[in-house]
Amino acid sequence: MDTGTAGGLPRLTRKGRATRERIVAVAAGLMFERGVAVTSIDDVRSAAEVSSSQLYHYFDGKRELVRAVIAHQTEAVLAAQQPQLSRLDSIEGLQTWRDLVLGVQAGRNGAGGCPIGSLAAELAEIDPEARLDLADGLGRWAGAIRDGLAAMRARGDLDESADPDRLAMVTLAALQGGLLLAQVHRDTAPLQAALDAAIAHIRSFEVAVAG
Amino acid sequence: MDTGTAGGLPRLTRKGRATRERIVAVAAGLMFERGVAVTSIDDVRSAAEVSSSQLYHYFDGKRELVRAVIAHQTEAVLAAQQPQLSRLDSIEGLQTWRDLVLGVQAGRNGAGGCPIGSLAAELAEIDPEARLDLADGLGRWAGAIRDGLAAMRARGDLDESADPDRLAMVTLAALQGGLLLAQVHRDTAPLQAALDAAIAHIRSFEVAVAG
DNA sequence: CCTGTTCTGGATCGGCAACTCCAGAACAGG
DNA sequence: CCTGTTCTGGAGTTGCCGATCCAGAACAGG
Repeated sequence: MDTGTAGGLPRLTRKGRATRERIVAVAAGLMFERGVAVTSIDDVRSAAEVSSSQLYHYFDGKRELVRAVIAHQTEAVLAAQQPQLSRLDSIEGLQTWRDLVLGVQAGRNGAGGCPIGSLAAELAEIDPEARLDLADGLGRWAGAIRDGLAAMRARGDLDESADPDRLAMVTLAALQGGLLLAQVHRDTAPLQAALDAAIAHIRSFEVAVAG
Repeated sequence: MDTGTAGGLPRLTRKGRATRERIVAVAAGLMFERGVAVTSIDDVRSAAEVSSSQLYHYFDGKRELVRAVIAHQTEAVLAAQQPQLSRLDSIEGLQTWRDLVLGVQAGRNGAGGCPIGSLAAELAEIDPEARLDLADGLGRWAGAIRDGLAAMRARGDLDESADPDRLAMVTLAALQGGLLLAQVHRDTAPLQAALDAAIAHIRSFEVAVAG
């Protein structure tokens, strides 16, 4: 794992890494709850219990910090779903994943949206580099879904005409759109409907089981 | 149409209404391009070519202005899609609507997202009243879609088991999620995939035509 | 016209946000 | 231990942002 700054790594001490991690984690939390723009450096500073100079010791400025948060959230989301994502190669696996996502969101009463999607909506138009990072993160997410679907197809569970890349995009879009509607309505029903529809759509490519 | 402030309307002159409209329209444009938080009152002020006092003459503050922008964008989106939305009661109608949405987004090279959805993502967690306005706006949008689907079902084109409310939510979620992915990837392919999947899902409830 | 209201220009204020700076403490590696 | 680097505390600077204020122009309705 890298220290953060590409290439010219400034050699972090064990303690240094811990502090840096703490700052990023705290910043990620605040920015998820309230948004990037509304979260000031000073909010992060006091919540992480670090001094102003520490923040600027580890990050060139707010933009750098935000990019670190993007990386952090990407890893967090993928890590949290890894068990379920790696077993996405069956309809049951999809259902389990659906239940997981839905459960997390229900626990928040629908609030909060997607840790990556929210950042994407806020940053895509105003920070080109952040947009690329987010595109990459969402791409990895879609990739994980696609792998499962590709396995299903290779095994013969899905028809040849099923395009794993496309279906993964559709599923991720359903998730993101469902989360947004759930967030606005403070109700997980839209998310549930969207995910179930996505799975139903995948099932429409199922090959009739012989036996 | 109301002047904006609920109830105690402060009697706007013809010119006053024009100025107010101009401010809202300009603010809506800027906030769509860059986001609410990044758009300062002064940005709006200079872009709309009004003085600071005018802004505060028509709006109590930035929050009020934002809420006016939400109302403005809701009307704008519904008005722009009205012709197609009112003919959403057939598969062809859905296709036409899909083509419209996709065309608009392609014209922007995928950038920009949804005028309502972007606001929703940015404001849902930090402005409860704005969230309700946005829920209402998205609700009206979903309602328009549902009406078309309900008409299809009543006519017998869709199976009894098709739930228009649910399908409308699914379609709107697909649209929002597709727009977000399109925005991040600067590519309309995800939006196209999502919308086509939503329509395919609706078609799965189609009743076989006799003749 | 006259009169009260609405509309407009522009200066101004307080506060906060991002960022800088420097001196000293903690630390790693020899 | 010694030495150079990393890490930390906290005061300070600059600029912008939302909001206010007041005086005067434009206007509506009689």
